[in-house]
Amino acid sequence: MELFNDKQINILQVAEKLFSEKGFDGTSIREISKTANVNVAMVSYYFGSKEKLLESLIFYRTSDLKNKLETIPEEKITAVEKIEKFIALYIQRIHENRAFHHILLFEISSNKRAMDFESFTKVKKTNIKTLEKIIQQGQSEHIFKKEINIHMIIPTILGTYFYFQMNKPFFGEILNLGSEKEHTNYVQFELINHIKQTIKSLLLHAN
Amino acid sequence: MELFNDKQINILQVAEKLFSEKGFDGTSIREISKTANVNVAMVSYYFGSKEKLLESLIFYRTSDLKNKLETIPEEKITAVEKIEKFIALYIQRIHENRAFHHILLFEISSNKRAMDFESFTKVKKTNIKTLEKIIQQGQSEHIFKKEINIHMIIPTILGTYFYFQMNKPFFGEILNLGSEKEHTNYVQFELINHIKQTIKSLLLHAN
DNA sequence: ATTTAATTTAAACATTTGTTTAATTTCGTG
DNA sequence: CACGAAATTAAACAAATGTTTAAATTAAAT
Repeated sequence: MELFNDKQINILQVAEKLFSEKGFDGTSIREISKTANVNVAMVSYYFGSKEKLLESLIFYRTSDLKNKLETIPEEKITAVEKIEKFIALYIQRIHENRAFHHILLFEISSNKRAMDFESFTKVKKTNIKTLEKIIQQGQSEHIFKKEINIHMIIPTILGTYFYFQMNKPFFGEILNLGSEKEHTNYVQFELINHIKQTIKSLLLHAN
Repeated sequence: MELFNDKQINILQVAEKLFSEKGFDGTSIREISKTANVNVAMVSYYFGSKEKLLESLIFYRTSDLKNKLETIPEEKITAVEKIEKFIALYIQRIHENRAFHHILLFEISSNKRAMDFESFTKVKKTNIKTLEKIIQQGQSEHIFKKEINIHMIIPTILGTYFYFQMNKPFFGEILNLGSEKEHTNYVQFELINHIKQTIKSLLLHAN
C-alpha cells in the first residue's frame, strides 16, 4: 500500500519547490495547482487544506529521513574519522533535501502555525545524540579536548551550511558560482571541508 | 530634519516585530495597524504600500547599522584579541537587532520580492573585509594558519548564531532557557564564547 | 480669526485568497 | 456493457487582503 500516488507526489514536489522559494504564506494554492497542471480543487481533494498539504509534505519527507549516521560510533575507524564522516554525511543529506529543510527552518522559527514537528525533532535529537557519543568517545581516548560546549557543535556545523545556503546569491557572487552545479560542487568540497577543519580544530586543540 | 516622526517609528517597530514573528506575507496591514493603534489607511498614507513599509524599515534599521568593527584592525592589541573583539561586537550587535536581522535573512533568501538590499549588503561586505584584514594581519605575523578558507569564516560565525536563534524553542528546551533574559544571557556568554573558541582553534591550529 | 495644509477616519474598492459545490468525466469491476 | 466509485472540472463562495476615496478633524500658517 502506497501512502501517496503519483499525482499526489507531483503536487507535493511542486509545493516543496514553491514553498522553499516564496515561503508558505507567499505561495497560493492556485499557483501550486497551475504549476502542477492540476485543478485547484485537487489540492483540497487530496490533502484537505493548504496546512494539511504542508503536513503531508513534512510526513512525506521525514519518512525517508532515516540516515546512516547512527551506526558511525560503532565503526572501526578513529574518532577524527568518525567526526569527518558524520559531517560529510549530514551535510550531504541536508543538501540533497535542501528545499525541504529550507521550509522546515522557516516554519519552525515562525510562531504562526501550530504544527507538529515532533517526528522531525526526534530525528534531529537522535543525530545530536550520535554526535555527542562520537565526541565522548574521542574525549575518553584523550584525543578530543574536554573544554568545549558540546551543545553548540551542531549549530556550528549546520549553521555554517544554512547561512551559506540562505545567502546563496551573495556568496555566489563573491565566489563566482554561476550555476547550480558549481554551487553544489562548492558545498560538496570546499564547504564540507571547511566545516570538518573547523570542528576538528576545535575538538583537537580548544583551550 | 527627521526622517521618520514618532507615529511612523511606532508603525515601523510594530511591523518589525510582527514581520519577524510571522513573516512578511504572514502579516497583514490590518494586523499592523490594529497593534499600532492607528487606522489602516495610515500605513499607505505614511509609507505608500506594504512593500515600501518594509523598505522603510530596512532603511530605518540599516541607517544605524554603522558599527565599531571597522577600527579593530588598527587597535594596539594582538590578532587573537582582535578576532575575539570582532566576534563579540558583531554577535552582540546582531542580537540587539535580532528581529530585524531575522526579517532580512528571510527576505534575502526569498526569490519573491525584488528588493533593494544594497545598503545592507554594503555593510556586510565592509564587515567581511574587516575580518579578512584581521586574519591577514595574524597570518603575516605567523600566528594564524594559512590553510583556511577565509570566505567561510563569516558563515561559521553568523551561521552558528542564526541557527541557534532560529531553533530557539529547541535549544531553549534542552538548555533550560525559560525566559528571554536567560536566552540572551546564554548568547552573551556561552554562545559567543563557543564561537570565539571555535574560530580561534581554527585560525591557530588548522591543518 | 481665517485659511491652508496635514492628519485621521470609516467606508468602499477591486483582487486574491482558501475552500466548497455540483456537475461531468474517467476508470475499474462485476 | 453497465454500474458505481474515484477523479476532475468550472463555477461559486465567503472571507481576507492591499489600497483608495472622500469626508471629517486637527494643526499650522497667515
